[in-house]
Amino acid sequence: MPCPFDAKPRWERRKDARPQELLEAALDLFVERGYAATRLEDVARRAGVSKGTLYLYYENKEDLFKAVVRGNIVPAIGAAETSVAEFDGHSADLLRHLIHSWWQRVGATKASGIIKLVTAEAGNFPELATFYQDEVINRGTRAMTTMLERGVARGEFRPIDINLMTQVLVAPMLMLITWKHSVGPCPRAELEPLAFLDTFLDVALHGLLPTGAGATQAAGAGAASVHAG
Amino acid sequence: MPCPFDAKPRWERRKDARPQELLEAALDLFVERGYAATRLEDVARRAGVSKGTLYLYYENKEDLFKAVVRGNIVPAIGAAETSVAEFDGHSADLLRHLIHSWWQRVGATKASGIIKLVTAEAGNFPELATFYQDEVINRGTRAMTTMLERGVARGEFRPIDINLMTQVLVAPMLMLITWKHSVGPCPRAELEPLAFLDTFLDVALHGLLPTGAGATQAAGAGAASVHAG
Amino acid sequence: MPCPFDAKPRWERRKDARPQELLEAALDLFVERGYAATRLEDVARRAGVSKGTLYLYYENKEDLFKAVVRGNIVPAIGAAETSVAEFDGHSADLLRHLIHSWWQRVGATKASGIIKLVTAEAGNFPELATFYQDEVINRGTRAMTTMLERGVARGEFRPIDINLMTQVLVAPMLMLITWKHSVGPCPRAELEPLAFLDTFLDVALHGLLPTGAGATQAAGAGAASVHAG
Amino acid sequence: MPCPFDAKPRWERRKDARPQELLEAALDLFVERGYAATRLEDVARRAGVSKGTLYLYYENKEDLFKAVVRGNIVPAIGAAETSVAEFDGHSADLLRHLIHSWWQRVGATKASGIIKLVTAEAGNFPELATFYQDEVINRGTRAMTTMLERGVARGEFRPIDINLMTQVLVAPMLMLITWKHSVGPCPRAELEPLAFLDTFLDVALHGLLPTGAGATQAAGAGAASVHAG
DNA sequence: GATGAATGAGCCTTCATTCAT
DNA sequence: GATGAATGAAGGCTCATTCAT
Repeated sequence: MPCPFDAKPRWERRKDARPQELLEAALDLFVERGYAATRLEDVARRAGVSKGTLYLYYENKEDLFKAVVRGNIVPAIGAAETSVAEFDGHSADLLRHLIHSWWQRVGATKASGIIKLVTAEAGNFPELATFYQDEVINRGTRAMTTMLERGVARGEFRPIDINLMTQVLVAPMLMLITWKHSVGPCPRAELEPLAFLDTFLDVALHGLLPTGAGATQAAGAGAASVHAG
Repeated sequence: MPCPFDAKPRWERRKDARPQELLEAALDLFVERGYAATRLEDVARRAGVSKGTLYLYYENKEDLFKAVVRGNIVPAIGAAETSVAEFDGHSADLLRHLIHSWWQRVGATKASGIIKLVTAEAGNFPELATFYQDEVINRGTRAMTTMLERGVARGEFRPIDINLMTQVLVAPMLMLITWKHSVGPCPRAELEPLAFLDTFLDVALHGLLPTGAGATQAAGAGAASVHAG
Repeated sequence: MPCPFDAKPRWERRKDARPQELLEAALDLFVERGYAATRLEDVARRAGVSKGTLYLYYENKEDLFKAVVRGNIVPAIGAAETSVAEFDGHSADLLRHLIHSWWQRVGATKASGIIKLVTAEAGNFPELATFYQDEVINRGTRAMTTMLERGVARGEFRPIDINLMTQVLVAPMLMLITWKHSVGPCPRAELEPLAFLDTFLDVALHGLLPTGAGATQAAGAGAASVHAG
Repeated sequence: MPCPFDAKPRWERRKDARPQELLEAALDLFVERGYAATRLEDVARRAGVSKGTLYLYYENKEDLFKAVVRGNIVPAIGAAETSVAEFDGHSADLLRHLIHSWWQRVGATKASGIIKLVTAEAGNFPELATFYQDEVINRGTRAMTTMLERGVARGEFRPIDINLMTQVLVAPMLMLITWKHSVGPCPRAELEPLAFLDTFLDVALHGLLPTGAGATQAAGAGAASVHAG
């Protein structure tokens, strides 16, 4: 319960909330329609303010766009780093966990729209691309790399080329995002994300696990066999 | 007063060459700026003609874009279909061939920019999305599916879930494109495409080939081992 | 350097007055140049605003035109309907009243130019034609028909073919409009509208009134005799 | 049979025919679509020549338009003048003859489209309006006036105001043209031209014939009674 | 701070007109 | 004479941005 002496009049608290409300409205619309097709008037209306007010908080459309990206992507990285640092079991299960929880926290949510948005529009905003590279790609890649190194070090993975394999493992995630936000909505282009990820994991573990150790054997709950069909 | 001998005609008759010149200019600009951000006047100017001339050859922006896709992407799909229909050897080699020649004809060229553009903007241009779905995605998917069916039928692949595996195999191609056109241009984000593809192929073949048949054994020339580092 | 006290704002806030100002400018220009030849920029400029402002009040050219019709023609139709519904005297006088007040409210005003415009250009703008048919022609025709039915029912008119007679009665109004806006402006083509209408009415009533009842006898004030001249 | 020595090579005769072919194509399209909506390229194509060729014969669009009017309207006036000069019977029958043959020769044919066109677009072509006034309106009006004078002089018509009555008599013709080319094509706006004209004639003759002489009695074959219902 | 009326540059598309061949 | 490729000025409409209130 907040101290009543700190209470501010309604309009003033409102003032502080404005940028966040605008950011959320912008997030929704950018994800829904893309950058060029999003009209600032619609953003303002959805945030419950007038068009002019938007310009009190953001210099222009590009500035708003950058703010949306900055505010919505970075926080999603920490959990993966924590998992890798603290995980206890077999590295194959860690890999499965990373992929699955990435899907839960990012892929299946609105945040995925931001990632697609960045890949789509980063080319027109170099500054944004740099920011994204530093704060998202590099950190995410490092978590994946660490996981692979852990697996090799513990003898749970074969001694593969770690950098390349990292990117191989990132591929299906980017793929799912792209699919979901571009061709997915079209008829006849259905893709079951979890089945797709499990199929991929099964394939990948065939390549990662030492010869003789079947992919399915090493897996805990939730591993789908490619033999099913 | 300009020398009269230097006088140039207001324009030059080049009917036969025009469409190709316009197509190339359009490809450049679409890749560089995206669909919505490309102005037809700029396309015309880059092709050395006036705005009106463009409309002598293409009905409208959409028509021009379709022509770009037909000229730069569709032929590669046709080649893949032919390969699948006529290939003679082991299905693993057919898979490698499809992936590698796709990279040569599309991924490594400017045409890849069109694919990225479609994934980025298709949502805002439904008619383009439908066109692309029909002419590129469906045909490409079908070729990949046929290749897998061939492998299973000939006993060269395990009896996997073909639809899911098709999408798994498409993933790295989409991934490379996305990488190349969004984060790729940034420093420290280098990705060696061929090595990436070979790594992926090796992993995938581990999952596809019947147990006991090592991925590397079945491959012809060009197969990279995941052990290489 | 201009006197700072003379400085005018880039624009003036006149939200309430704008629609009417735009409507008047549009009426002038539509009448003067026709529908297709009227440029919205000119309408805006004549109303003292910029092109974009026009679109704050009217969705597009067609919408603007409809508003002009609604503001200048439709009310006259409504008045005729009211007259027919509430009129008390002899039906011949109702007919005279309809014709005369139509002339006062439409024929003699700028609004007549809109009617001419519709007859001239409706063929090229089907949506406008439909709108006009519904809002003006059908309602106007119905009012005239009702008036005739009233006359016949009360024994004031002979039992004529009502649909044909309705069109006969519409003819001179259309005629006057056509005359006024095409050949009328030319020298030596003068036509005194009221005299023309009275002549027509006299002729028409000869055909409408029961035999034995002279046209002039049945008329109240304002009836002109064809014998005069 | 033409003298064989006069025979010209095909292309040269073709050359002479070109203007007429273009005129006919232009007539069709102007009537069908109106002035502004008719594209010169379509006119040229319908005449079987190229766009450039059209400009060899007509300076520009307006020039072509004038030529169409000159070639298609003026000839239709002479017949009426001749009828008035040579008619032998009752003036009421002459009136009926003028109206009916006007309908046959003009109203029911493509030429009516030209009249509508002129009334619709004359305002934008003052020079054309003058020409039309002199060659069509004045001559047509004079014929009608002469007919009325004849009727009055012979005691077949009452001593009406001839100028006004002339215009009353022109009204239904203009009305039919306007109807046919603007609202007529719309559903629910059917108008039977001949019935309309006969209804009008019956009404008019009620006003024209001396008291005591019923309209139908004086009429020859083809007079419709307004009593029919 | 907040508003929203007003602006005007910009884009796609059309078509009368020109002119090298 | 004939052609038709090429031009470029419009015109309808949109929307990011400004600014008087």
